[in-house]
Order: sequence, then structure tokens, then C-alpha cells
Amino acid sequence: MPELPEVETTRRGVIPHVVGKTISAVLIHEPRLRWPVSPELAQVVTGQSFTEVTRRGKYLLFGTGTGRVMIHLGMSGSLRIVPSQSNLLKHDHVEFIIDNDIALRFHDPRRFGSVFWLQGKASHDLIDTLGPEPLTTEFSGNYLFNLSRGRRTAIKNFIMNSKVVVGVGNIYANEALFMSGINPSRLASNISKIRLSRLVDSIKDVLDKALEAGGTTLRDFVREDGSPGYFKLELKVYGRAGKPCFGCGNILKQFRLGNRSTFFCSHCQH
DNA sequence: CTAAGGACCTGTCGGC
DNA sequence: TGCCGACAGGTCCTTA
Repeated sequence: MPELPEVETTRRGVIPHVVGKTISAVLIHEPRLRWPVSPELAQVVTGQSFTEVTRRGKYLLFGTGTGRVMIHLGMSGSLRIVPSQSNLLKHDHVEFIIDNDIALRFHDPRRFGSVFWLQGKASHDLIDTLGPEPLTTEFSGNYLFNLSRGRRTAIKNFIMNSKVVVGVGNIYANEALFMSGINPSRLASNISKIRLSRLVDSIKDVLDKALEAGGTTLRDFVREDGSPGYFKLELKVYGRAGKPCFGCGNILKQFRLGNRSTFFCSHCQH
């Protein structure tokens, strides 16, 4: 479910509620996530406090004095802040009780998410091999051009590869390719530097706008009704198969690419 | 090394 | 109304 903007919005949303406060307890209600949650997590983290919440790709990192809690939301995960006495919902798998008052709850119906404890300054293979953040200058037209030479894979798959760049999920991959007029199936190796620069700009653009939209929904972050409070930008192609292209009026098409739903305009994207 | 496809899960929706 | 298959915003692992 969450794309990068949702993860970042979550990060900003939880910070004021958890940073600098005492973690009274850690309750693991269901350890069977994508990888099993270690019982060590509860033992080590209880009694500490979160000093910061950072993000690498779609991984959230909650720092304590002695290490970090690393959380990925997978497809269907969310974090919510609720009063600690409020009823657990189905699929509330892990919770951090803060100041004996509120709870930070990890909710994830499909259990594709994960929660790890990283001791001390330890990193993790899952974040060590990630490509650059999309909203930094490191992710540039030159970078994408150089990396893509000789890569005989569809450009959509290429930009969704977290070793190439992090944080480009299926929705925004579709949107950015539409914005830059590139056919999702085109081989990465076959696209000019100019067009890849345009693609990079589009990725930054669409993520920026989604982030802005997330910011406006921040005040709704704390809620108890079980809805994660995610948001959806007005999307130009994603989910619009059979509807007219906003650019030319032709009917938008849908097909599967790399096992993911792909939407595009055959007139505007080449 | 790269590229493609399966795998992991539950919930929801559309069609019959 | 009930059942069944298709599909869902991620990404790792295995295989070729």
C-alpha cells in the first residue's frame, strides 16, 4: 500500500508523539511477518526512548540509545498513534507503549511488512544495497543514463528496482512515465539522456506533489477508526484503464509488466 | 553479473 | 446471498 510519500508522511506524523518519550513496553502480538519478529526486540527496547525517526527508502528507522528499530510497511502496513487502552484491531501485530499513555501500533493485514532490531550501529543487508533517494541530487539524469546503458529491461521495471533508485512504487512509476511521455515497455538501454532526464524530473515532481498532499492530511494522522489515513493524488493514468487520456483523449490501456498492473497512453507515450 | 517469475499473505470486488 | 477467481500501493529469493 504505502508508497514513499506515505512512508515519509508516517515518519513526520509519528515523530512528535514518540521522540523523547519513554517506551514503557513493546508487545509482539503476531511475530509472523515477512520475517519473524525477534522477541529480542521487546527485551532490548523496553525502557529506552526513541531519539529520532529517520527513513531510508521505504524503511523507517527508530533510533534509541543502543540501536534502531527498522520497520517496513510492505503492501498493507500502517503505523498509528492511539490511546494505549484502545482496543486492538485485527492485524495490529506489534505495538510500542509510549509513556504508559499512547501506543504506536503496527497494523498489517497481509503481513508483508517487517520489524527488525538493529543492535548498536549495525546496518542490515536490506538497506545496505539500496540505490539513491529519489529526491536528492544524486538521483539525476546523468546517473540514470549511465546506469541504464546496456540494461535490457523495461524502463518501468528499471525505475522500480530499489538498487537503481528507492521509493518508486507501481503507482508513481506509471504516473512518472506518463508525465515524461515514455512507454513503460521501452528498454532502459534504448532511451536518450534527454528523455531520462525528463523522467527523473517527473519522478521528483510526482513524489514532491504527493508529499505535499500528505502534509495537508497530517492533522488526520492520529485516528482510532482503523483507517491508516493515506491519501491519493489525482492520478493521470493509474487505475484509469478504458478512460480518456487527459492529454489527447485516447483511451488509456492496461497490461501486466513484470507482474504489475501497468497503465499508459499509446498515443502520448513512446 | 542481469532478468524474469514465483513466493509470501489477507481482504475486496465483480461475475455467475 | 454465496462461492470463486482475479487482483491489490512491495520486494526478496530462486532460477536461468
